[in-house]
Amino acid sequence: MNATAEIAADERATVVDERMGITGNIPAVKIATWNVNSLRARLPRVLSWLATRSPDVLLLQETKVTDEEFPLAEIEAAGYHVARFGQKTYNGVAIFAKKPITDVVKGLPDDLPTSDRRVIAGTVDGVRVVSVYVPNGAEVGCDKYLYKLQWLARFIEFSRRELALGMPLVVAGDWNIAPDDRDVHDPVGLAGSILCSEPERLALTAVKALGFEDGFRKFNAEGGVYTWWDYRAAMFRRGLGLRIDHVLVNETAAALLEAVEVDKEERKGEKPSDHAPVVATLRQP
DNA sequence: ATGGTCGCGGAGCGA
Repeated sequence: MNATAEIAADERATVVDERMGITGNIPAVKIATWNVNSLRARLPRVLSWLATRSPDVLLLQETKVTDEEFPLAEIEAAGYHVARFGQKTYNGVAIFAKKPITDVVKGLPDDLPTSDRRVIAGTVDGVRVVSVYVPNGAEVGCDKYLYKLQWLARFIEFSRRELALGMPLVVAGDWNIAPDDRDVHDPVGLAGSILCSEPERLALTAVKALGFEDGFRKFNAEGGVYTWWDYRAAMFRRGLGLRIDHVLVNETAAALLEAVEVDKEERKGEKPSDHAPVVATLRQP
């Protein structure tokens, strides 16, 4: 950006501020998604991240904690409302928000009481948000892989219902799918393998076709930006990751979207999650 | 990626 563009943006901000009768910056909403790989193991880092980045909404995956064992007091003390849908040991999703969370929906329409807890939706300040943890699938062709594809087919019906609410909609989480070769450190070596296979990519495309856009790709065309790096084999240090955490936005939310960024710094240091947070910035609806 | 690590729960599974 050159100096002229910066001045122009400043002038626009001033005009809008005067019209709205406020001073300071144009109100923006930060909505983040983060697979924390156990909320209890990650609690110090999550609290620190909330304090420094101050997102309006954080959508979490792999909390790995029951609703009873959830560290509710710590999150509320940090200034956040909580909606949670967890289970023992595996999976688990949650929403943290500075403003109240209403109209909460847990799970998919045809889930059983014993189903994996992988989806939670809620409304925060006029924006509908969904935290989603898509099954990993383990290996192409195995039972877990078939379960992943079936689960994504069921997620279509859930997404239709959410879109039908007619609100700005952000569906974000760990999709366990790298949409195309730009999202893979070794597209040739990993071609057709788990997280990259064509049926998985087509399943994600089918969800998007309902009326979503990949928020990151709205602003960034380049490859080599990743959100997950395997703990094994020093993959992060070697820069070998995949972009599998995505912020999908419907048309209304896309019109408000200003940026989507990966907080790669959060993958560094002591006891990181294997996923980095992804942060979307929207104008206030 | 030859394999390599985490988290949970207390061995082996899931990622």
